[in-house]
Amino acid sequence: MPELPEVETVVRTLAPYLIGRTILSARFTSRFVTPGNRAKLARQVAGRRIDSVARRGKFIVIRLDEGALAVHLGMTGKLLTAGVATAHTHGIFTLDDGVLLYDDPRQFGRIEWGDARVRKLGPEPLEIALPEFSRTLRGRKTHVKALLLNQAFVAGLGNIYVDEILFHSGIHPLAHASRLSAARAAKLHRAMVETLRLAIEYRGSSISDYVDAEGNRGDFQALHRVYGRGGELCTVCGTAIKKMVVAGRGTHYCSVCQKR
DNA sequence: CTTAATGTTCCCCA
DNA sequence: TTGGGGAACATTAA
Repeated sequence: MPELPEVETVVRTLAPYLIGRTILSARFTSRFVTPGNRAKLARQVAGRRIDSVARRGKFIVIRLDEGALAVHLGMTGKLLTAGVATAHTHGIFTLDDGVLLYDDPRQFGRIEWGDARVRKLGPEPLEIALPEFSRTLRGRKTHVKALLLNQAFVAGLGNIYVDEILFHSGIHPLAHASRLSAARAAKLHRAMVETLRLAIEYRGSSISDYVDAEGNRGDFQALHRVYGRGGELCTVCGTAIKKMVVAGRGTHYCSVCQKR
């Protein structure tokens, strides 16, 4: 569910609701979402005031008056400001005014104390400048799809947006990162920035279950050119969109518009 | 019944 | 040391 545009939308809907609130108590019920001592984590957050809510890569960083929480939504995680707990609710925060629920059927998401993992992320794709971006591309031996998915290279891209960005760049997912020309690297950088900005404007992609913190779906899926369109026709050249497995992920591309 | 799904990590091998 | 492939994690929907 959640790549950079979706997490950004969650943060924007969450921040006004959470900032200034105090967490009265919390309860965690999943040994996957909250590995380690869940009762201890609940004690750590109890009584803390929420100072800020921000996105870093695909993480939501909730800074408290003492310490911080890092939330990763995995594939099916949701942070909701309203609703009732279900069998898939694995985190319940009772606030001085309201409640915050963490729902996650597949439990690939994580709620962690501190920002240790956040500090290991690469630069933000909307902030990295072209020279640095090109330099990093040149130093890598892998194909572009795997590199763009690598959170230590740029933080926040996932399977949907990598496929869409590569389509808009005219670059084949298996193209070697180190062999891209300066012009193609610049095109990739521009497509990354433009695609992410537009997707944020459309409040993310709701493919199956993504919703923001208020339960609203995004609209960017209507603008997808390749992701989820295997077998359908390319909107530019009319060729059937192909689907293959790259870097262990379903990868959608146009074999005519995207060159290796 | 089988397959794939918006993610990450770990293990094995080259 | 780097990087690719595959499996694992848990659940649902097609």
